Amino acid sequence: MLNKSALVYDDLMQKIDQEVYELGTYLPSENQLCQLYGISRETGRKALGLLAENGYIQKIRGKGSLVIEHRQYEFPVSGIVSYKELAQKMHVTTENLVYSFESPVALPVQAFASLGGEVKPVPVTAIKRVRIIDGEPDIIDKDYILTSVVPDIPKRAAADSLYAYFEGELGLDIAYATKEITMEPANSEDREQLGLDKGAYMAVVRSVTSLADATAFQYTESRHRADKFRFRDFARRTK
Amino acid sequence: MLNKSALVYDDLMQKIDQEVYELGTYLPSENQLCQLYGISRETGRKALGLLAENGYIQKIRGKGSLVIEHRQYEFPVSGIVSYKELAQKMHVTTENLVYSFESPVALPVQAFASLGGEVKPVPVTAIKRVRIIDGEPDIIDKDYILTSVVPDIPKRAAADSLYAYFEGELGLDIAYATKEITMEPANSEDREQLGLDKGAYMAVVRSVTSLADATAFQYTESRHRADKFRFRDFARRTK
DNA sequence: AATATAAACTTGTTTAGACAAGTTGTCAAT
DNA sequence: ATTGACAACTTGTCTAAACAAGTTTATATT
Repeated sequence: MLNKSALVYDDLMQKIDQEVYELGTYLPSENQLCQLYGISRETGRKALGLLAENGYIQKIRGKGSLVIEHRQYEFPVSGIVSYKELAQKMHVTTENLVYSFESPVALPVQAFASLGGEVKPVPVTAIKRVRIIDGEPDIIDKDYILTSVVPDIPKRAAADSLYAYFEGELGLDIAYATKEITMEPANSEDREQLGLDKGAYMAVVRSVTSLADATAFQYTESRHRADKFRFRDFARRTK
Repeated sequence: MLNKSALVYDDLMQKIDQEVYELGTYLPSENQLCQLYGISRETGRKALGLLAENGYIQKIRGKGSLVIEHRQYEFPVSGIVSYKELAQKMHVTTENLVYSFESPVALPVQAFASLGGEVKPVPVTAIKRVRIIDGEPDIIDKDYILTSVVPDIPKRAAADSLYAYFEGELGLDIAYATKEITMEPANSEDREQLGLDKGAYMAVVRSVTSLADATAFQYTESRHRADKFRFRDFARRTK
């Protein structure tokens, strides 16, 4: 059972997606939302604030909440969304080929190093996967998960969805991630796994994922074929 | 004069940056903030919510607001930040070379086309600039600004900062932007302006910027040398 | 007809209070 | 020494109310 503002957010978001509220029109006013959902104004405003933040609406003082053009669901970088979740929303067929699985193994992972100290080897589960999208291998994912947080990862979880295992089965509360995108020449592993020529480029997304108690527990290096990579973002100007 | 919650946000943010509140420690509790700033709890919570959203803190129920590692200021993609603003925060020397300026000119810009209709030529100001960072030309920016919104752009504004001109002098209220990052081979214009070899790759950021009344008025194509490009992002998991 | 005014809407900000729920330390009973 | 209950903290959610400020419409005045 979610809270009221989240329920209102979901409902409005769905109705925008289904064009019950069409692009270029206004949502019901805040007072109308109070009556429609039986909530207080601040609760409705919390839902509207989330919609604005995520690019569904633009609030205009004195007028209302205007439905604006919204980015379609895009590929695997925007926000924290698991592969499986994305594939479902995008209606593409994806396969997941685990070609390396080591557990436990001690590796010096920069992301898990304490501040200022040197990078010591820590026990992790190391997983390497190739993502096959519509029959074509496009992405290599290398995951390093702290053994101290997740002692054991069944191989079926790696082949299916790590996030579903962490959240659904272990009850971990995944809160946030920092990501960095760079462009780098393909290495021999890239070329081998994805069948690329020499001189090919890769979009590399490195990310550190943390739980609600702020412990960083997962480091991921996601290497995308440059010609297939696309990242979309919605940003608001802060003053 | 900003509102109270924004003032509290700014103050806390600065104190985190200056390590008055250190990484790994907790901010004053919400009730303490009420007393410290003479505000109500909800006002303080609004400031804390913004800090959490922007990756400064992690709120932990029952414990407090933990200061977490925050991305340093990064390259010109995250959020809507003007070049000049970024250069100042990053302490790098930047130059701005305007090598093409056409106004007004009728161009068919996809971003300004009405929904579903064909792409008709519209009057815009077209500006092409090379960004020179620490003495090296790294980025080409191509801007197309709707003449119907901004009738006239002085050349000094293009050489200095378009944002400063739009916001400071014209009083435009810039609200949000959608961005798309792709990787593409360098074209002849890229190679010529930036002095690149054949086979070089570019990170291309295409963005559409809109005002507070939701009118899209600026389309920008920003082409970065691949080896200099870096994009950092902070994302929260939504449930 | 044109203009100014006022009323009725809209969103933006802030307050004070209540209750729920997670965390921590104290203190008493075992 | 261990356990259990409780109190005192923390954040999370929600409400009702007030006032400010921008937009629109209707009305009265000129």
